[in-house]
Amino acid sequence: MPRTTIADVARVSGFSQATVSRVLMGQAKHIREDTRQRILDTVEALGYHPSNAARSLKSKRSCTLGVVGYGLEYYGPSCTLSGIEQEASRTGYTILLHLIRQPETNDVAQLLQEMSSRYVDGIIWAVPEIANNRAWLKEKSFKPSVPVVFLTMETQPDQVIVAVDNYGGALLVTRHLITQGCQNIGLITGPMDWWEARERKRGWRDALESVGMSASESWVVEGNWSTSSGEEGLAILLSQHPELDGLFACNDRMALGALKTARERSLRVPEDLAVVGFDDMPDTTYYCPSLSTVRQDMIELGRLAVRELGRAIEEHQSDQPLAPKTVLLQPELLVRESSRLKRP
Amino acid sequence: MPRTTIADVARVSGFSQATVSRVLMGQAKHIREDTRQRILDTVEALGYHPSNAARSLKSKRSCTLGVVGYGLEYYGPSCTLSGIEQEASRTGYTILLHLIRQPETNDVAQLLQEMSSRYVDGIIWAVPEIANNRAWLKEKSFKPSVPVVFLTMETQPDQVIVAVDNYGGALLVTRHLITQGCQNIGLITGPMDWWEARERKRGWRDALESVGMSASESWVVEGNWSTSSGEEGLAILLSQHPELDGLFACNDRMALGALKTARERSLRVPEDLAVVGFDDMPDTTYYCPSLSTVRQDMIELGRLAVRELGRAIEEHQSDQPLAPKTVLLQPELLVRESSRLKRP
DNA sequence: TCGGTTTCTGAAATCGGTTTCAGTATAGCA
DNA sequence: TGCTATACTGAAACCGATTTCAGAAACCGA
Repeated sequence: MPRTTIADVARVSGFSQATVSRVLMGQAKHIREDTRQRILDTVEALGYHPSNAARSLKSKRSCTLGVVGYGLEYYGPSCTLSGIEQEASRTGYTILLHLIRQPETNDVAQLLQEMSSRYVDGIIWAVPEIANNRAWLKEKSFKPSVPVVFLTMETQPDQVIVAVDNYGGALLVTRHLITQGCQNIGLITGPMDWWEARERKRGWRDALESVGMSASESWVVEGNWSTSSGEEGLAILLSQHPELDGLFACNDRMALGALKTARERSLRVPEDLAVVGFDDMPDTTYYCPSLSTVRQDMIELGRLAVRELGRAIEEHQSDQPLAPKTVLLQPELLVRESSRLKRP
Repeated sequence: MPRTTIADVARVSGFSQATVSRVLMGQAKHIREDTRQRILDTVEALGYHPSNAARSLKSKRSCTLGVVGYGLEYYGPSCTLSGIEQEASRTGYTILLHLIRQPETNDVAQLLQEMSSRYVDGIIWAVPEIANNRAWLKEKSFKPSVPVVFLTMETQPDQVIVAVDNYGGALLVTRHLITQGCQNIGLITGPMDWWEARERKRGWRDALESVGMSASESWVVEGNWSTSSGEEGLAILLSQHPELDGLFACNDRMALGALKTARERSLRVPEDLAVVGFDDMPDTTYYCPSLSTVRQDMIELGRLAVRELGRAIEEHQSDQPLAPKTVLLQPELLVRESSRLKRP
């Protein structure tokens, strides 16, 4: 059974395809009201809905956003995607999803091609910036035909970027630990080839140095975001600095690992060692003790990205050049048992 | 700058559009090898890649799968989506993603319409079965034009369904608790309008009754999957049955909440109370104590769904009727500290 | 050499919309 | 009443592919 087409609507309603199309396109300048009604009624009666393929073929628009994602098994990226979809569907876009398994895809060209062959109106690049997996950005061959918004990447002079202020978050954490009276504050970072990890480390260092405290490398252990690396990280720090009394673990999972090490060594948290994480994963209030952390609104991050992309698409369609921009989302410190030493 | 079309390739290579198309479609029956090469070279040289819109317009296929998802902020659904995308892209499909905010959408018709207007080749319905949010399945108006695979739903005589064997998993848990010597085994369920929750409860009851133990309602508290409902759930159970010595919390989050209540009441886990969860969320080994649970391979679940859908699509395209089928994925019990009473 | 296959290729129709351009009806005005 | 401006509407071209149908070339046995 063939689908109902605009031609059917035209025939049944007694008007031409052109008129039907004009009614459906909304911006109907010269359509008499009763004509409009008759056509809408016919559309309703026939249960007609237009073919997107035909529509984008002619109009070169598809009301589709391409999303390139990574690490969906983790909490942050899932929330971001959820936010992206939310805002996209609110504004009439549908999501074409492509996940990559390794952050350093070299098939960027092919990916962009695939997306452009489907006439996506814009692309959101939601892959963390790791090592030089953005090398292709500098290549002259990188000229996507549609606007691209990057998530979570270092400011670039000619790109649209939306990210959480990791540096600011780390400042909050470290200053908080200082305020609580910690004298010797260690750091378990993420992998240093991650931009986010470097930002958080920078925040830790700057906060310490700005009050004249030491931020030397012997107080730093590089983890890999995993719980076990947090567990081992704290062990290493303690062996180097038994006097450690404050710890900033750069994500909640590593903080959870550190809590385990502390428990095994009978270190009281927060009395002997105050611990703060980063991310505000679900249920961190139920850890023992409940975990202080930094909340980043990843859903809002996704929404923001779509909003920026929408703006860029409109500009693109009116042939304006892409206006580069970096939007930083401010995170929020959540103080819980694991770092509360003073009464407020 | 207009995109390069098949006409360009034809002109440059000196052959006709038809020939170029045949070469690109692969199943080129009657093409001389040197012709094929010349055309492929031209394609390469021009950087041509076909327009999906035009292609699907004519062929009524899009190499796109529609995915309707829910609750992406949670671990299970994210993994499933990841698995779906993995298998889809491996087999040449792209994902059109649509998330819904409430499981009981009544816009099913509109959703299907939207998907069909984009010529998806098949649909994966990855929304949990809650209350009667499948009522539309029985309506005569539900006749999608493409195959649909449902995730996580009760067996239906005329649908393709892929799900985890929740009943079997619950059997594993409860038998394990019995084997460990627990005499009084309580249950914190998920919301009873969830199919998965009912299945897990059924497993608990059957396991107990099959060995002649009591499975009355006074040993059951209905939670809502949240950590706090697990926390309160255990408190209620203990007030009714201080002799409680075994607990099956129907997901890991509620188990985590229960661990907190146990801690606050100085109940030793597992000595005084053995606890088992369900889901195998990340880092449950780091809870105190580490949590016994049931692992369900949600990534594989997603992959399976795509494979089944692929099969259904092929059958659909050769005009065969949809062969109903239910695939159950077997979960696996993971015994950790929270329920280990005997030495193995 | 000739008729009949078989192999290869191209012209043109088609998919289902949007948009241009031109034509007709109506209104407005002198 | 006549003439122009404006409001509607329709015929047809177009988007970029696939596919049918038929024609040309090459090959074959008689």
